[in-house]
Parts: sequence; structure tokens; C-alpha cells
Amino acid sequence: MEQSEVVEALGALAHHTRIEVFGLLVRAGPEGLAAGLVSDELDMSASTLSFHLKELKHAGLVSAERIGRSQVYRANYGAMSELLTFLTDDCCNGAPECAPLLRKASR
Amino acid sequence: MEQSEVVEALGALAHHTRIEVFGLLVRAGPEGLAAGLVSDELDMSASTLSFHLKELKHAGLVSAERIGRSQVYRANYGAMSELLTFLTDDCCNGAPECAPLLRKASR
DNA sequence: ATCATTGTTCGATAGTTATTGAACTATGGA
DNA sequence: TCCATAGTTCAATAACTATCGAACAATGAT
Repeated sequence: MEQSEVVEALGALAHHTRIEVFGLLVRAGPEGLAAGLVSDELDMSASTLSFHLKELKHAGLVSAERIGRSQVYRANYGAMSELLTFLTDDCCNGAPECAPLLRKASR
Repeated sequence: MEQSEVVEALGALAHHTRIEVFGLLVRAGPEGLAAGLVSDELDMSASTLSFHLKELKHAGLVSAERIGRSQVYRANYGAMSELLTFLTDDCCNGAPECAPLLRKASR
């Protein structure tokens, strides 16, 4: 993952609503959730949610698929994984003080 | 780390200049770097850098100490560690598909 | 005391992001 | 075909963010 993509992904997650949405989609698992279910769950207007989902999608953190009348959104686990890898390896230079899991693994 | 702090930290890192600055300070190690050395390295104006350092500091990702005429900035490894922990555990719900290091550890 | 160095703050400006409701598109059902 | 449902897009607005250079503080040297 390039730094520019990392910056986009970080920006996409750097918002209360969007980190909630992403977490919800992760918890929903591979089946994903229809946009309407997300907006019900988080109690927000369809158009605002649509805006935020577009941001997440543009950053590559979620994908969308039309199923019937619904747009089903899914978390893109791979993108999150690459983001965490970048933060750990490139940004933190592999420093174990930064990376809780590296510390855990070395115990 | 609270979600609101996580959002702040993500926002602080979600900028080309600031992720560079943070990486530079991580690589500089515990001694840190004077602001002037950072602006030399990244070739930017003092006032713009000062703005970005303030953002990082406000988000808790770096600390500053006056030493002589310099302000020495240091990466806050603990904050980064907490950020990665939040993303892995809370946001990703501990899903191994999200967390490269969890996968690595389980092999 | 005076001056140079090192950074920060301020005001102006430009650009970006978030929110709202109304209009619109696409799909499926009667 | 006509209607209801599910979402997206659009325009307007407000709020926030980034950049610049000039002015300002704080420190250290002469």
C-alpha cells in the first residue's frame, strides 16, 4: 500500500460516523449489510450515510454490491490489514514500542 | 484509548506531511529531533511545520521539550501502540483477516 | 544591552469536508 | 404500466483545514 493510499484510508477512518460504520461492517462479517440496515442501526439520514459510505469505498475500505433493491456493503479486510502493516512496518519502522502485537509475539 | 481520541489520532496521521513527520520522529528514536531539523529534512516552512507538529501533539502522537533554543519533538510510541490496539481489537473486533500480526502469530 | 537564532502565533486566503432536504435513478411488486 | 422501496446525487450552506508571510516570543551569544 502506497503512502498516498494510507493517507486516504486514515482520513476515511478519521471520522466518528465512518469508524462506526466500518466497525459495524466488520462485525457483520462477509455477508455485509445493506445500506438501510446501517442507517437504521446508526440512526442517520440516508443521504449522509451514503456520503460516508462513498468515502469509505473510495478509500478502498469497503465494497458495495447491488442485491435486489439494496446496496450491500462489506468491510474490505485486506485493506485494513495493509493499513495496519504500513503503520507497523513503514511508519513505525518496525519499532516494537509502537506495535503491541510485536511485543506480544516476542514474549 | 477512547474512540474520540482514536479519531483525532487518525486525523492527525491522515496527511502526507504529518505521516512523514511522525515516521521521521520514530526513526529518530528516543532522542527526538529539533523542529528545525525536521523542517530541513522535509523542506518546508517553519510556520507550516509548526502547525502540523501542533496537530500531532494535540492528538498525543508526539511530545515536545524545550532544549536551549530548540523545541525537540519525540514520537509518542505509546499512543501509536494504543491506536494500533484499538484498530485491531475494537474496530476490527479481533478479526484475524484484518490483523496481519495476529495471522503471523497464529502460524 | 544588543543581536542572532529558533520556533510559535496571527490574520488573510483558498480549498476541502460535512450536513440537509429535495430531486433523481434503479429495482421489484401489484 | 404504475407504484413503492432503497439509495444516490445535487445544490446550498456552514464549518473546518492548510498555507503563507509578517510579527512576535524566548533563548543564548557577544
